[in-house]
Parts: sequence; C-alpha cells; structure tokens
Amino acid sequence: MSDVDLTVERLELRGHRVTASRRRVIEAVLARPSHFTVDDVLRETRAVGRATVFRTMKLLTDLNVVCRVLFEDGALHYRVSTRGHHHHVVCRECGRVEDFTTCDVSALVRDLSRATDYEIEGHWLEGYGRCSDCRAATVPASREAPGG
Amino acid sequence: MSDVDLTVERLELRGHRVTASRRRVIEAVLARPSHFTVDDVLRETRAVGRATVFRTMKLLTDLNVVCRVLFEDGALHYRVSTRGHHHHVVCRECGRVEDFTTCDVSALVRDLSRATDYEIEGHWLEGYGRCSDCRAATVPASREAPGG
DNA sequence: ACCTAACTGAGACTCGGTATCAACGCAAAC
DNA sequence: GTTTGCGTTGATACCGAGTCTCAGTTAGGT
Repeated sequence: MSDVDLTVERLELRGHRVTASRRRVIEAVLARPSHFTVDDVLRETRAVGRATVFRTMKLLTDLNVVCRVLFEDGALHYRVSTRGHHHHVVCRECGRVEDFTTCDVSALVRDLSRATDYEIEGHWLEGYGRCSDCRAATVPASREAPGG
Repeated sequence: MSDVDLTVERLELRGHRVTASRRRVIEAVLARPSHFTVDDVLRETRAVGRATVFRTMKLLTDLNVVCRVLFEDGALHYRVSTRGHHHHVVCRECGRVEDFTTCDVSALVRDLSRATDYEIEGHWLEGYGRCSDCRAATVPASREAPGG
C-alpha cells in the first residue's frame, strides 16, 4: 500500500471524503522530498482550486500528515511529518530542514513552568543555523536574510 | 529623563532623525502596559501614516526597544523589551505574556547542535499555557482557539 | 438510481505588510 | 537666519497568504 493510499485511508477513517482534488494534493505533497510551501503545491496541482489546496493542507496538518515549519523571515513551510511531536532546525544557507526529537525539551518546559508559574501546555521551538554540508563548504556565502 | 526621551536618544545615536511622527509612535508604544499589535498602535496614532507606523515598529525592533511575540494562531504581537535575549510564555486564556530568561535554553541549543550536526546560531521559542491567575479561577473557560 | 451533505472552485475579499514617489522638514553647513 | 540635501513622510497602490461565499458538483450510503 502506497503512502498516498495510507493517507487516503486516514482521511476516510476520520469521515472525510476522498475526492480527486484531495488525492492530487496528497500526491503532490507526498512526492516532495523536503519542505515546501503551499505555493509549491499550488504550482503542481494547477487543476485544483486555490481554496481547495489551502483547505486540504489544513486537513493534512490536522491529520498530522504534514507539519509546519516557521522560517526566520516568518514564511510558513510544510514538511511531511515523520514522528509525533518534534522540532526543526533550519539551515540559514541552503534552507535544509532537519527534525529533532533527541533533545530534552520537556525538561526545559518543566523548568519553565516552575519559573513562570504558568502551566505550560504547548510550545513552539525552531532552531536556525548552518548544516554540516554548508559548513564543509568553507567559502562563507553571503546570502542576505529577508526582512524581520 | 523619560523613557520616551531615552528611546529618542537611542534613535539619534544611530543616526536616525527624530520626527514628530516617530515621537508619537514611541509614546504610544511605551504607554502600552503589556503586549500589543501594530494595529493597536495604528489606532492610537491616527495622525501618523500606516507605512510610517510599520516602519517605526521595525526600527524599534532593530533598536531592541520592542520585541516580537508569536501567538499560537500566527498573530504577531509586540511588547516593550526588557532585558537582552529572552523568550515568552503566553497565557492561552487571558493572553498575558511573561518573559523568561531563567531557563537554560543555551544548554538545549548546545545539545541540539551536537544531535543534528548543525551550527545553531539562532532559535525561536515560545511557550503556551495558563497563567497562575487563570488557573486560580478554577472555572475552565472554553475559549475557542483561532485557526491553525 | 437516488439523495444529500460534503466538497469544489472561481472570484471577491480581508489582513498584514511593502513599494512608490512627490512633498516635506530636520538638522548641519553656511 | 537662510539654504540645502537627504532622511522621512503619508497617500495610495500593490502584494502574498489565506478565508469566505455560493452556486454547482460529487462521493458514497441506502
């Protein structure tokens, strides 16, 4: 059973209908090797309406098929979701995105709860830096960072 | 010397001009007891042009007079900046925002660097939960969370 | 085959923010 | 005090991301 079929099944289980448009969006999304924007999907699914693509992206986010990655400039990207709760590191140079689950964010959150007297129920964490490949290429590329 | 004058001085030191419009924006911003949106500032500085308010907010962010707070629904708020680098916890119920510097984020970042083989240069962290006041008010308010 | 609620898609709309550009005015030089 | 020039302003057009509307379509249960 393909990834697409698996996702389709998840849709059905939640009582959503499986339409040709949704299938096309799912196919486009799952074919993406790395992170992507809604615009990327729009470009690959010309036949599907704008609103439908946005609606389906939201649906896929709710189903945890994809997750959102916040870039430093505020741009929202997506990425096919692997595990459960995790965070991302984004390479400032090549834009590569990596997941991480290894680090103990929960300990930080616990400390944080204590320090602020808040009951912390959720958090958002993104890391920004340079991936190993870009560091290996010693020539420091000067790519200007967009606004913000 | 008032906070406004101090900020104005910072502007001058950086070679920026001190205009009536900027002064009005700075006054509105510094009068804010807590976090606020650009829209709040716009509403309080009717005489000042939209573009100028946005430009001044950017300027104040660069000068570290204010810092940005990302809400869970993606809305960008501002808040008069206290210390240097810090993070926020946002109360999901009353929207209160608290700073925190106490927690050792740098340790996490160090682990993160090791785990992902990225050179982590920056990060974005926000916590979401319920503040002590809202927890004290035992009645669980059901406020629906906006999109996302 | 029928029915209907879920879904679609074109397009108008909203919202936050930026670009343009002629006019303005701060502040340094005279 | 006047000149001057460049940083700044603000009206307005524009942009991109996302939502709303609504008439028309369709998946999928009976």
